Amino acid sequence: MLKKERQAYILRKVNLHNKVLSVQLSQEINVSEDTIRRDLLEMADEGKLIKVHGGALSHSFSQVNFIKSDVYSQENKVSIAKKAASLIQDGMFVLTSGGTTIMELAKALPPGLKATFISGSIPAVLEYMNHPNIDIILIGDKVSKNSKITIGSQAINQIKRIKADISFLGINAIDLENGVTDNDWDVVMIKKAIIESSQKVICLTISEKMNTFQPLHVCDINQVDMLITELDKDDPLLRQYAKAGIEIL
Amino acid sequence: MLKKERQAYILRKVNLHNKVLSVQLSQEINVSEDTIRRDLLEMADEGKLIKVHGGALSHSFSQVNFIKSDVYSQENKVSIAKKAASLIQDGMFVLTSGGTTIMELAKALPPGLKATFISGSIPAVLEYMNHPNIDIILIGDKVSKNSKITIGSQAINQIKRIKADISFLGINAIDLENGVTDNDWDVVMIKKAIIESSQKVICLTISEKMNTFQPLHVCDINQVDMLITELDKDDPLLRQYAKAGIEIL
DNA sequence: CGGGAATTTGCAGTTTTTTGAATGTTTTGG
DNA sequence: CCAAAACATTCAAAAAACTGCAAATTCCCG
Repeated sequence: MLKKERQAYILRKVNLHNKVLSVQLSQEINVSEDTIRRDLLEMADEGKLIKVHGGALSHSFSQVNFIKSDVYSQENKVSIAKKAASLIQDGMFVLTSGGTTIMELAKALPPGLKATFISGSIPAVLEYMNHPNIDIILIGDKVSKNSKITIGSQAINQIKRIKADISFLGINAIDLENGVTDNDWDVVMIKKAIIESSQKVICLTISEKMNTFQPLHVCDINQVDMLITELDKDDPLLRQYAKAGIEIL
Repeated sequence: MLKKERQAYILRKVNLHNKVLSVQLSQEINVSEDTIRRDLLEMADEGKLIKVHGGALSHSFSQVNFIKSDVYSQENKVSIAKKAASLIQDGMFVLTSGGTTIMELAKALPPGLKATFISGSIPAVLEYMNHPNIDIILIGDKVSKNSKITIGSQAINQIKRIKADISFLGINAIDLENGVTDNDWDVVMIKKAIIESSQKVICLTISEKMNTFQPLHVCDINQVDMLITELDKDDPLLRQYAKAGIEIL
């Protein structure tokens, strides 16, 4: 494996998972830990990641203090949120999952919008409450402290009783072969229910997460009606998704 | 978990919740208290938070929150919350309403407590999420922006399906003649359901609200099992309530 | 194509960092 | 004033980082 190739691999992994461990990488790529360490140091010098004892972290992971580094991913999510918000019209019933991208959407809603939002995400609901003209339906059940959404069969049943006009999913991984994938069983179940219960499924993700996959299957690519990323509509990365029949925004 | 990762986690939590406890963090992240303490000291040196005995506070807390309005009533509510928290034992199912007094209760819960809390109050649930050993069931339905709890028939049905060991109601008015009264129809419905679904009903209120009444009837005085105020157990104000068969704490 | 320079990589020994535990001291709240 | 909780201090083991060096690889230029 070439050095550049290895570094590209590391960088992708850092951006995707927000952290990498030196030991783990050295086993994965089959090089010595020293080599990994030197790679990480080099890339840290180039500003591509943040070196820490034991591995490295992505910029977005790092702190609010380093506003500069955080803005990148944040800005992307804001631009995604703006596009997504433009799809919502007065009177609509909108189902949303949780996650940081959805939070940006919640913040980006135009103040005049009169719609009904349905969600099991506690932070998202808090955000929706700030909007004067929005009605909120909260999906109840056991609260997952990890993802801060409600999970479980009750929640799924409640979602299934709804027929929403549109749903927004913040997704963790998507590729053409595996479709939308994730890594938390309970969250996957909720997302499946959301997809079933809405007429139009919109997936939101930053482009870094495209063409990656995780262990659990959420839905096939053909169940996704629209994909919103921070990229321009005719970015080459998106072309193959458009060909697969997904609308791009 | 990497050190920096851990510190980032702590910092997020401090900024979100304005305070962290060392014990709680060490249980949550599964490291020794010494490690947490060293982290907090380090971050305090960097000016990211304020170290205090037992944990740490956010900067915004020390500045903004201290100047905040009524420390008097706050103190009373804290003392009420402490009494209330002492009633909760491991393994219990606890139903709670919303309101500021309940929020204090949520903050006052001992970190080691292992119980299941059921509530439709969004701020309360947020608070419960900070406790590592507490399971949370969120009651879903329409969200009332006013009271920040879920209201409606769905919520009531969900509550009715529960048989809780104990319930805590933050109440707005109580007197001997009218019992517990309130002024929001939807909230009253929820409180009625809570009372029906729990074996023991505990009412929390600051003494100012005693011997006052509001238009809507929540429950009669004989349905209240215990009354907790900031007053001493044998305060004359409480005597007549004790005579009416209510336990006083 | 060839040989020397530059780069990359792994290794061994040493140093630093991190963490948990042990000990004694201070703070806290009743 | 007392007991429990939190703290500071010190020590030791383990993990990771650094250092220097030599072998392997790649690159470059004639």
